[in-house]
Amino acid sequence: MQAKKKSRREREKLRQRQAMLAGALVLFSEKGYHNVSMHEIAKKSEFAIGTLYKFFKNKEDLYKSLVLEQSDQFHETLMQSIEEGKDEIEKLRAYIRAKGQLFNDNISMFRLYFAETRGASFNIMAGLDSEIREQYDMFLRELARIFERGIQTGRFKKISDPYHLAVAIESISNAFIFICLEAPDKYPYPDDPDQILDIILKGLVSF
Amino acid sequence: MQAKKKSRREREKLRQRQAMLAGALVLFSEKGYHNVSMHEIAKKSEFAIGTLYKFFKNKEDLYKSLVLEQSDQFHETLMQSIEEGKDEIEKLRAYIRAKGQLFNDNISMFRLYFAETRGASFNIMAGLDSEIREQYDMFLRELARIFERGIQTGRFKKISDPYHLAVAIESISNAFIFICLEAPDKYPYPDDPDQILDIILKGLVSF
DNA sequence: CTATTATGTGAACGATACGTCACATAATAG
DNA sequence: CTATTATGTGACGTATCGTTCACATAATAG
Repeated sequence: MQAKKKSRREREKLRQRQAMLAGALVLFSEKGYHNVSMHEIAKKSEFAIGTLYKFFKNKEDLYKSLVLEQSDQFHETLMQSIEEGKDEIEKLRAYIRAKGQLFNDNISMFRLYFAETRGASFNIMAGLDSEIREQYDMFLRELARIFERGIQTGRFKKISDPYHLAVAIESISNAFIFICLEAPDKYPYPDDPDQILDIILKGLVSF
Repeated sequence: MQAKKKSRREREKLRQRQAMLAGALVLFSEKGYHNVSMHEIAKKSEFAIGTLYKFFKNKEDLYKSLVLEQSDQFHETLMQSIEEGKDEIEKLRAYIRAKGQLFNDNISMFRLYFAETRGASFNIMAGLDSEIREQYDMFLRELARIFERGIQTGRFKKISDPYHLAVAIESISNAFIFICLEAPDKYPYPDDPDQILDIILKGLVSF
């Protein structure tokens, strides 16, 4: 890394850029892309409009930068989490825990992340969408590999295609976050990851 | 019902209204609320702008009407489906099948439905959001009741809170639709509902 | 066939918001 | 301290879009 190699000026620039993106993140996650104007972002981050346009060539560029950078960070954290546990179940637990932690730490980011990975951003910017979806799918395949290994080692029963299992656990944990977003008191994101995992891990039917 | 009681004029009006909403549905589901102009909707449905405004007091009203009516229809179909099966598992199967059918029949509607039930519509129109969410939650509670009954009768093991199980099965089937939307050839929505149900019904862990 | 009412039309208006650019201000160099 | 360069500013141009309304057209009644 060359973090220290940057001049004072360059560090200052980066700080400003971060401030702009931070302001934009709050606004976008609260109101959505189309309900936020560049003037608003400028005001929120305490810069003049012109200055915003010195850093980002237009609104779309700003938005893309924001979403991509946040998404990268998000993706990296989750990828690290599934390398932690020593066996398959521990990996899944670490993943569920990391996701909950991430959620608590940065709700704004989560809203945006969902808005981009799940539909509803339509083809506002198809290019960005595909980049993020690819990253998302890469993670899903990584999750699938955990299930695959578990099945190979005989730890798991082969109740379904590993990729489908990955999709399932991803969507279930997302769903827990959703219902938590709406009623945190009634449905908090569980501390114990097994509360989520058991839905898949334990069979429901009696015999 | 008073379907036949309507005059020719009234039926014609309804037809026109349907045409407007149909055009709007296609556009909104393809491009999202903010990327569709009233002029576009007018052109697509072959009416003059002014005529649109004779039927809907503004863009938001048109959108709300569309989403609410589509959502009602969607909700009703799913509610009916879970009354079909005679036991709990049959009910779940009927639900998964009905959802797949609905998905195939009307993809535009599904995109909109997701956009509204899942986050990311932000507070574009908070009022609409809450109406649909309530309906959505009502359905979830109905699903939960199936699990509850299954647990009471001893057919199901109590591996998790019934509501959580409902959320889980809902989100898993949604996820199957999502991945199918992106790659229908690679991941088609399964004909056999058990391919989805088994993820929850059969336990994954070997012992 | 004429009068009256209902329905349909699209040019025009006002508001909003993106993006520019001529200028102001601050930093740096000589 | 002055000159030069780099950075920051925000009023303004331009375009789009939601919405209106005066008018045209068609339907209905007398």
